[in-house]
Amino acid sequence: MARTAKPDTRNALMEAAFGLVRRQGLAATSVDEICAAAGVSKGAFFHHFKSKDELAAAAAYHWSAVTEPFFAGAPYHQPEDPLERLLGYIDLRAEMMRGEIAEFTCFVGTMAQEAWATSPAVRAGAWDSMSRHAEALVPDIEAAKASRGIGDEVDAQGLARHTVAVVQGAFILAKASGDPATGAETVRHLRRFVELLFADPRNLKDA
Amino acid sequence: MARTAKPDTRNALMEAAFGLVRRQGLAATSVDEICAAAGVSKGAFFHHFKSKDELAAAAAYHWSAVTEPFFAGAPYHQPEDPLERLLGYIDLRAEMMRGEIAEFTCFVGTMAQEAWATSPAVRAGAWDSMSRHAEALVPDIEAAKASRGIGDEVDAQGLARHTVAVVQGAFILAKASGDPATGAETVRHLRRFVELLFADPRNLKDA
DNA sequence: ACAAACAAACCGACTGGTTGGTATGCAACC
DNA sequence: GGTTGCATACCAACCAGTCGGTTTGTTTGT
Repeated sequence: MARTAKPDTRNALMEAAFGLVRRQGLAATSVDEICAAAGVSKGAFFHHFKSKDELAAAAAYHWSAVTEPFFAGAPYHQPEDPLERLLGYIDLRAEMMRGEIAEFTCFVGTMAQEAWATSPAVRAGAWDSMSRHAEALVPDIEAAKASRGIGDEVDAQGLARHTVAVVQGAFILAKASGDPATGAETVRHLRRFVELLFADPRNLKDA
Repeated sequence: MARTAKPDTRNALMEAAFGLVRRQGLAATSVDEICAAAGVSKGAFFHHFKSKDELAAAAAYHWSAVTEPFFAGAPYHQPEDPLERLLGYIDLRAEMMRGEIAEFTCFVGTMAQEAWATSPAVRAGAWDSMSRHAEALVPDIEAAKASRGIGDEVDAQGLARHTVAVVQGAFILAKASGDPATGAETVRHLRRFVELLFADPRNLKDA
């Protein structure tokens, strides 16, 4: 038991940061606030993290560790048709956009927006989380291409990254408009794009 | 000459904020920094703005005032075919994504991400700027629908907002990946979506 | 034509509170 | 008995915002 000691406090700090940063942003969230939300002292914070920046970077990876099981266990994986699975993922993203904005928006996307230039570690952690999330879509996209006889006209990785980008853009519209529905609407446009892409005969292999 | 006195200092402060906020975010940018960048004193700042928050909100509207003429004067308006104009706009957005990230990303998008919950005035200003920008695309989309015989399957305002969302999402991917090309790639996916949307016979009026 | 009166633009030192980070101490547990 | 996990007290730097005073420009009275 070397590394599996008692990550309770450490995780509590990172997860407290999730909520606060999604609501206020990274710079506007103080270490004291994070400690209070996690119910621990400042000494504990700096025992586990060298700096606020290091907490933010570590939390980016922890964000992946929390969200990956959620998406991996979601029911959209059940259909046999890979295209239906992909569309199921997109529908899930749209459905998630309701209720409190701070509860469905992206922790790493928020941090990337603020800290991309000032904190290389945070930027790297955020990009790791986003590109990993995109990569998880690639197998279904490849399988959907194969099942529909689609050729190189459709790039699986590019489409996966576009999907992530649309979701991030949807979050910004939801925040700016103050209405989650504005975000959901843009995700439904993405669904239509994917439908069209896989239905268009010009994308077939033998074209 | 009542109101046309000398908005030099005021504009200098707002435009200094453009650069600093795009690089560091709003909360991480101090009033002193903005003053230094604008070459004016702190006294001047608080003479023109009651608070940092008020500057941010005013700058959101000023952002529209600066970007609107730029897009209004861009050459993508020249083609007679409205669909070509729309695609020309999208191509321009993709082409703009090169060089320094802080120089092509969106001031109001960055602020909306941080301040949507903490500053109603900034949120409102950012949304005004974004929705106004989207609205400017609507006439071309409507005209393109008419010229292609497209019916209610395509909602002009929804597509315009989706376009804005994709651009915002592209900025986030560019920032997170550290590579402007990642952003440009996602905008090219948007182009393809628009092409497919207007080429699909299922969207015709008489369907 | 000139100056007194007024107001808007601006300066920079100052303040009270907050910030990220440190130093020290202590209790539990291998 | 020393390392790990955490708490408290503390600090220098920095923050947004204030305030008394100066400069500059415009209006008005004569």
